[in-house]
Amino acid sequence: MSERLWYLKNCDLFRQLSPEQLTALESRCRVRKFPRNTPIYLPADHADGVLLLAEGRVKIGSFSEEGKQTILAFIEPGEVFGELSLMGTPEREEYAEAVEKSTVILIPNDVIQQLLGQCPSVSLGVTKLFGLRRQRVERRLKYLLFRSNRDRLVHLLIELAEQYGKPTADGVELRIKLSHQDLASIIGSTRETVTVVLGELQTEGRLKLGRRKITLTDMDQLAHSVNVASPVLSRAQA
Amino acid sequence: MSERLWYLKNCDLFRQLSPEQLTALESRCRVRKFPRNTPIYLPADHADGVLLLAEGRVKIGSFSEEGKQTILAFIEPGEVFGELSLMGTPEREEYAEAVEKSTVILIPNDVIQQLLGQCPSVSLGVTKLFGLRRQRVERRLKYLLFRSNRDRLVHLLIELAEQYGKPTADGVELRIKLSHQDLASIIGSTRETVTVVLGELQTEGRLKLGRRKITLTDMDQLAHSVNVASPVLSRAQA
DNA sequence: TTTGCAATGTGAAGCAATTCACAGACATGA
DNA sequence: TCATGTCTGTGAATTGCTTCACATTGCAAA
Repeated sequence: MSERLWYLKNCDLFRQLSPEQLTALESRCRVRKFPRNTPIYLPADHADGVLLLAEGRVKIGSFSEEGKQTILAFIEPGEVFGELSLMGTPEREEYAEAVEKSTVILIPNDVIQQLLGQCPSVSLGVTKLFGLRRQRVERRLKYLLFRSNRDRLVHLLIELAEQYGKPTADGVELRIKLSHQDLASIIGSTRETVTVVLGELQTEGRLKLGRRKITLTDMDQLAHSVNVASPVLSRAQA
Repeated sequence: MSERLWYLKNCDLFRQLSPEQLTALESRCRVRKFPRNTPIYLPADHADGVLLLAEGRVKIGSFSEEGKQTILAFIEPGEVFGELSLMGTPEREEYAEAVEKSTVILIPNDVIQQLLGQCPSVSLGVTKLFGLRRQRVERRLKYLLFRSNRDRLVHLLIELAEQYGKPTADGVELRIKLSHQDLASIIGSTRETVTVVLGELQTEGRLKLGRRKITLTDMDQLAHSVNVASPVLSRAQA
């Protein structure tokens, strides 16, 4: 079985497809590899299809005219991105960049469109995907509207802990390398403020800082301070 | 033909349905009327289905813990709302309120779910809907991240002009009654700042203020000041 | 190792926007 | 008609955050 096929099969969206459909799909896809820190697509690029991340990690972001940038999402293996091309928009509105060495499968527009028409399971899957991402953006919007810079940062740390947290002797270590600038770009703040707030949280004993590394030592207190139930670390990796 | 049927038929989502499907759908729906300024559903209400606005106007919003509120969207006749229940979330996350006397058609969860499975056109329509609303939220997020209070207000006015603007001798009159508080709730600001900025814009000769009424006298300049092409008023009503 | 560059830490100054407090205008129902 | 409540206008005080400027630290490539 081709590598490509395997990745397609392992994607939630296509799980329900028949072997024939899968092979047909596979034959129409292209695979590309991207080194670390290289762009996959840029704003105003031609939106030629939907992308499936096979390996690596991708970040989706957006620039303002003044050059400031925000990170909209991180994509993990098995997840789909660039899905706005399904809306019929001819151009991409954000950029995608490989954070790690990544391999990506491109599913051309006509192929996915056809699949959408034929397979209720795929179309249902896409609807769910859109809905989920929309919920996420809406939540983020609310945080931006209502909460202080500090609250937003704490909330982000908790979210990251849910997704990337690994329990250690000291506490929950975030297994994703993010600079203060990155954190700032996510919560819509500045590098300096993030540095300061993180410093405060450290002196308050809520976390420990390393270079591009954060360990949350008091999740309960952090979660409580932003009125969120302390998350149970569901899929903590070894 | 029943009133209900007529409204269903006139909704984009169901345009492609066969007469039988429509009748089947109609038999399972309920109609409710809401006076002005009454809630249709509230956060944490049981999400029993998707709603279709037949007549009137509805606003979708959200509260923070401290009681601040934001307006997420206005719904016009023929549009669907409360569609997050399609995601399987058992509870509503926002509130919906009738701004005008409104009549609403409730499509129960199981009915719409079944339809989604059977009709590709419906499922495609829902996907488009989700995608569209997500784009809108994302744009708003970017504005909130990157632009000043003033820019956001100007941008909002332009958007409102596109949707509700009516050309008059003085300029483009916004045919929707919004208080300064409402505007503030949309752009994520305070009533006072909105009052001030509107005042400034008036002395600059960009618009004229009335009680709950705004007339844009210099659309071009306004659009230019936020780097947006001046919109052509597509569907200006008499 | 050494060197260079990105990431982090810190303080001072400035500013946009919020908060608070109050006054007048208008509108609508009693 | 009056009266009450919502909507609008305005100023002073405060603040949370940004901006700018620079010092320091540590990783990674040469």
